[in-house]
Amino acid sequence: MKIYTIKDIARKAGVSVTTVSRVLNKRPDVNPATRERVERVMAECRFVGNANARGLKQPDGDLIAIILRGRENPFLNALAEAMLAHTQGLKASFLTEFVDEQADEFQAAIRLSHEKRVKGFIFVGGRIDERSEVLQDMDAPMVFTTISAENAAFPRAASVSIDDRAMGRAAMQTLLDAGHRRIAIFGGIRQGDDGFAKRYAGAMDALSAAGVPFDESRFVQTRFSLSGAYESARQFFADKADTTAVFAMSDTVAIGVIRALKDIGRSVPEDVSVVGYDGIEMGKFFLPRLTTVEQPVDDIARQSVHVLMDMLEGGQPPSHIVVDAKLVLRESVAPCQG
Amino acid sequence: MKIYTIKDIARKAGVSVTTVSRVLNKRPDVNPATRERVERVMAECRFVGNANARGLKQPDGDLIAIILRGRENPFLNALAEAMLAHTQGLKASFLTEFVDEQADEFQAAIRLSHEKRVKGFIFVGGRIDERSEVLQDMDAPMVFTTISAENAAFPRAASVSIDDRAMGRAAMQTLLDAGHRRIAIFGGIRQGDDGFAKRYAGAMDALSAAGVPFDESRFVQTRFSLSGAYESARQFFADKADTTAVFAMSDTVAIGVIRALKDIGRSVPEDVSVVGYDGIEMGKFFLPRLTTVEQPVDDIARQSVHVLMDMLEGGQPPSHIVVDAKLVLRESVAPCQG
DNA sequence: ATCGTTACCGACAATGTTTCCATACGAGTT
DNA sequence: AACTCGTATGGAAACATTGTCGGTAACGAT
Repeated sequence: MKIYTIKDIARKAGVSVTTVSRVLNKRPDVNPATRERVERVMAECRFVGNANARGLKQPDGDLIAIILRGRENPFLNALAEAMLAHTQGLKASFLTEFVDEQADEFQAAIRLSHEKRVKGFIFVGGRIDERSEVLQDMDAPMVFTTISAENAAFPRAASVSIDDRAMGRAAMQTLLDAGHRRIAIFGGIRQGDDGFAKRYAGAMDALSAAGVPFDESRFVQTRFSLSGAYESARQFFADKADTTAVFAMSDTVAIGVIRALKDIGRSVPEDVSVVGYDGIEMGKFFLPRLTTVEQPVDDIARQSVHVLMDMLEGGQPPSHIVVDAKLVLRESVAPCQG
Repeated sequence: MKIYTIKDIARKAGVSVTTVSRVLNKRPDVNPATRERVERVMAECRFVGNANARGLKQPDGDLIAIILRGRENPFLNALAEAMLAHTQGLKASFLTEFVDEQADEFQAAIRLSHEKRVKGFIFVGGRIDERSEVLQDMDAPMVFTTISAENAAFPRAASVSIDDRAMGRAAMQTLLDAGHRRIAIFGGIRQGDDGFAKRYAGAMDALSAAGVPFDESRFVQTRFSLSGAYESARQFFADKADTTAVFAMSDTVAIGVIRALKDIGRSVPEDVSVVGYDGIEMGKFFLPRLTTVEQPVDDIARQSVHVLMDMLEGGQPPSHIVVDAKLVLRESVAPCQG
């Protein structure tokens, strides 16, 4: 199948490439008859413009990258998809880029800003590394999600997230309300991710408000995958078998933990209660259904793209935007038996 | 942050752009001292070439697109990721493109072949529409996965899949072996997807070999999502409550069905047995663990990219490649009680 | 001293598109 | 008749890079 260029179309229609470009970009200054003729030829040839050549000249619409950390994470994927849904009709174009869990997303950003002249970034599930010199002199606007940039003081950065501290407190509170006292926390401390740190702090708030001391050895740092959580849980419960509840900082981790619990003969929620975080779809289908902190995926997505578009048009970035989340009670938490 | 071009680098290093291009492409004919100097300047400026300009001139390496149907499907995602893992060191570059469930992936392919001069395609989870005229005169090589192109007779198309008929038979056989007779099949008949049709045919093979007649009303056509399967199952079991086993044509569907079963007070596998298909990771963590047909993701991926690379180099396409799959027995199937 | 070879490097064309500037032409104004 | 003006069109430069071709210098061989 022949690939036609704008030049071929021009020749076939008996006009100049300039004119073809004009009808392609729906400019007004072309004779209706000519326009119609050119359009017919384009349709016949199934003409589609070359994106590389167009990108070279960088047209009006800016290019924005959504950078996704990890390809498998269902929550982050849902977030990215929701963002794409909010980009319709905007005068920018979007691309999504995946980076490995352990890769440096800023390297990716810097590469994209050169390679494809990307003008703005949305990081989903990213970190903020304030010492990163590449980040320091990156002048493209950036939006971070699920973490907060309020203390980062980059020139053109904003962030959108739920109030992780409050929701961490709420998650822990439901376990306390159910009478649990020996509670484990499965999370991760990731450099540059204050989301996890805030969830942890919130959990501590609830604990100390209730006068329940936290046994540091019940904090488990785990990989954020089904298998990682499973292994961590097997190991943890071999040691701390008297734990009656778990606050898992992601639903994926919660599921891995529940599977492990089941494998050592404990049932959920009868023997051990579990509360998750994120609100992925699978949580509604798992057995038991997950009690979890549900992130408002659509709100986060909408705010993120709007804030970024604002910044692109020169608007002052609001350093941090908080959206409302809610804790949804399902089946994985029950009153403490022990 | 300034975006440097090859021209800036040339000026700073006191050489011509040609020379810079040469060191960029690691060509041998440049003086080591010059090379070192240019490389230093590039490092200082954090220079990264413009992908658009490079794409315009289209260098030796061809561009290949992996077209993924749906963004959420864990099996297809795993397949795509495995493919990417097998592209390392190949002299082609790859991009992955998502298309909506209900969109036409060939439209996307045709667009990519124009827009980005994509030279080859791998469709993961796609269909084959033989009447598609765009497909007919597409001369770029294509590889289809999870379906078979053996009857399609396109000039440069190949396919890689497991033996769906045999595995459909095996899945049904395990249910028959467990003593089940009133068995439902949850699947989809999709135009151009002979994978589902073959699974169905295989199931029929097993049934008729065992002398068990199939009640057509126990074939349920469902959306391939958790919620779609859930709704279909609720509806189906309200009517056909005496069904003791389900063959679900994907693990996602199996999970939706199990959730529905549980909600109407039936347990799995005690009351109803379920066998899934695909072998997604969640199947190993779900309660109960899924008995399923495990697709050899890595084999399919490897074969797909190798076959495509062969075709790109002018090799004759093997019309269809079959890779071995196995049925893994876990917890969701038990002997029939009724 | 001249030739051929090799290593290294630069000028230039080409890629497909958009944009800026120029041109042609008819209508309306002085 | 000489102008401006607006509409419709084309020519050519520009975007950043690669590949082709030719050129220069150095060097050993004749």
